[in-house]
Amino acid sequence: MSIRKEQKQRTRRALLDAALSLLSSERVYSSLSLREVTRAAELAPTSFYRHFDDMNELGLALVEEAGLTLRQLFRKARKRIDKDNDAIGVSVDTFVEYLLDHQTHFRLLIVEQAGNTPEFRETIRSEINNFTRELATYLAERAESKNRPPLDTLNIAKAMTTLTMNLGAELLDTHPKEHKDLIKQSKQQLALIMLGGIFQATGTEK
Amino acid sequence: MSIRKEQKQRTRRALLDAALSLLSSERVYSSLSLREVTRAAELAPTSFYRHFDDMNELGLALVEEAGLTLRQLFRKARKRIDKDNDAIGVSVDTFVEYLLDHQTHFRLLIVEQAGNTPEFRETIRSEINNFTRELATYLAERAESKNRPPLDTLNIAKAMTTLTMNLGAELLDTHPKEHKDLIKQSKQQLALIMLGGIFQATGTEK
DNA sequence: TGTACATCAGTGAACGCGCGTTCACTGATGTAC
DNA sequence: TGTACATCAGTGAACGCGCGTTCACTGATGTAC
Repeated sequence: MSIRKEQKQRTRRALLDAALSLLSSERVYSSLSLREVTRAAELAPTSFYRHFDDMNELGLALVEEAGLTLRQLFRKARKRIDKDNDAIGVSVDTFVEYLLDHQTHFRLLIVEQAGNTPEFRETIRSEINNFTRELATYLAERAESKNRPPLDTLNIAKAMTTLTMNLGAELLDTHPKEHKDLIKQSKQQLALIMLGGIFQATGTEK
Repeated sequence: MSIRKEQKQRTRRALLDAALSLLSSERVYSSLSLREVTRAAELAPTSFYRHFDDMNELGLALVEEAGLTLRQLFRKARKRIDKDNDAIGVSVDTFVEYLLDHQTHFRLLIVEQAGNTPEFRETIRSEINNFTRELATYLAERAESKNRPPLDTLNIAKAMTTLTMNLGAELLDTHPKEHKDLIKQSKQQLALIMLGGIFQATGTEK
């Protein structure tokens, strides 16, 4: 790639990182100003327009990145489960590990999922839906390989995703010393759902 | 009460209502400006300060109101369950009824629970925690009266609240024609948790 | 009941500020020959 | 390889705008006698 293109890409990255760096428990994406982001990236305000039409476009680019993180998380969890058999424990631990490693990405997904514009919410929701669907497929394969009756996997996966995202929101907003309890709670919640699912499927079978 | 005090209270109400009226699927509380709210209330910007120190104080007053709505909802659901026996179905239906009747209050609770300032989030979370605790107490009483083994009621109630609030977020952000399916899904999710809880408690008993 | 004074909810003018966006520019990088 | 021109990422000045907040005000309501 040409020098010029490389430089431009680096500047674009600087803008994305600047925006991420400004996100915190006090700051929501929609409260960031264009000038603030360029200031943090050490650029003139006008340079922004060489890369994005407006803050909305930059935000959606960040959501896409966060979606990528989510897909990596799923692959990692899946590999780990194949070794260890405690699916729920391993999944939640992997989730927490990713959450803490990519706090700003997750903060974006979790916070803007409820707030921001409809377009933003829809984009985030579709990333999370992907996650849910992958999880549902995985649950179905697993049940089959263990010769268990088929579950209502999509709804089970949906409930699990909701509860896990809620755990994420709590962890990002809580002192680390409380994390252990919250994680334990969530694992139990997910276990209840699995149990309920299996119980229901078994009952239906008879 | 004196004429003056009555008038002041009416103006205060007008400010609160103006803020609520500006909340929609496009507008988050933190994006409202003081001038915008006074404009909607047909007051001079400066009049705002006769009632609240800043927008944050007005917002917290609204959250308190919304909390009250939540408590009424619980009482209503409880009464209805005593007549009908489908606890989950009745509870969710009551929730949906309240949600649609008090859209802006619920929007405030659901959206600002993730966004806004830490103070805001904490206030909302404590309102929701109240709800969870009431629900847990109720579940415990119910299990006892039916001579069922004691459940992990607090965690069951927490998971149920999380899933129900998530339903609320989806309903507020979705075309009404999709509501029926979403509600059905949520009822099934709650049923799974109850089933899982009972199954777990029974297993432990042995 | 009437009068004189006090209170105070609501106001209009004014302020300084950060914002998003436009425009014409400049100078390093890229391209053609 | 050297030269002449084109491209275009980043810039500084300038704009108009809505914002939150201050201040001194006014006139209806309340209070004391």
